[in-house]
Amino acid sequence: MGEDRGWPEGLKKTKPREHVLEVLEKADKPMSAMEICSAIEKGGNASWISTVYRILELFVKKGAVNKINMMGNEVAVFELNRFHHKHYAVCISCHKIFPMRNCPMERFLPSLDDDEFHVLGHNLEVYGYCGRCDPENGGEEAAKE
Amino acid sequence: MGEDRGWPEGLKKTKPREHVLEVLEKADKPMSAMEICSAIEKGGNASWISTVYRILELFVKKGAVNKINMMGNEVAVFELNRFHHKHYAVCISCHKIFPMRNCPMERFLPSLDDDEFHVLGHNLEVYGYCGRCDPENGGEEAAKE
DNA sequence: AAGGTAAATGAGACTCAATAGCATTTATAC
DNA sequence: GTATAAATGCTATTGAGTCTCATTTACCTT
Repeated sequence: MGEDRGWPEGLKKTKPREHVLEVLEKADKPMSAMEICSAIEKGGNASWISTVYRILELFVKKGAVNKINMMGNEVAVFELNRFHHKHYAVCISCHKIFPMRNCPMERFLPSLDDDEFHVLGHNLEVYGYCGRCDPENGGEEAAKE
Repeated sequence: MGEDRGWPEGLKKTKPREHVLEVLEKADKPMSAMEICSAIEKGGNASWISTVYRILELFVKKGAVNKINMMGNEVAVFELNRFHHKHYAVCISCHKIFPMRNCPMERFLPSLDDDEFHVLGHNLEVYGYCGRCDPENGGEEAAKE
């Protein structure tokens, strides 16, 4: 039936799943389940939070979506897996998320007490002040903190 | 009054705070608020979860304790800040936590779209299979997954 | 050492992200 | 088209973490 390029292998194609994927494809930043739900509704379609969670869980399991838990941000966010290895920096004042262009793990071998440990991957998050919030930068947003 | 070596600067010394600190000092791994609460009760003292949370929050703010949010582990864990920069590897099968001896960020400069971003710190977590759980190692624990 | 006071705690209610349950609907195989 | 296993709609529940407020406590002052 063509056109299902990008559809995760071996998954039934249902309306809610298509909606979630569509929203994530258009997203320019990781989104929470609630945000995804709202975006679908804003697009004129019904959406239920529990269904969104179920779909996201499935997509994550299939590797089509990445789940990200930024510290200080109590809710999990999700992004399409575009298969670029990627990390984010988060502003501790405004909580905005900035993608990083490089990764420190490229040429690094962790040293563990358990030397049998089989490393499969890593998560990294950098935190600090973004340009607008940096107090040393006169960032007015920083006053909130 | 001597003896308050290691007590966080400028904090009233109360029973509950002493208990929390004591538990964290003895801990050989990061602990959840609930685990800390149980440990105090096991020591024969009363302990309330809301108080433990309040104390931990305060200690974190004062820099005496680190809060760690490992992915896949839904609860936050806390450890005494021993002022060694440290990261952990977590087993995706048994969820045990292994301290890492080195850090990839030592000689690394993140490259961000916002080049005004002021980096203050980072969190890193490595995941994989520990020696006991590694399927390629005949790890029987891996069957659970 | 006693008293005053601001801060901390005890105890429980509450919030809200995330999950579980179950009746109904829907996608795909036949 | 029909069967049927899976997905969804929708509600209720869970559980980590927070909030509230009356009571208690640490510690400063005298």
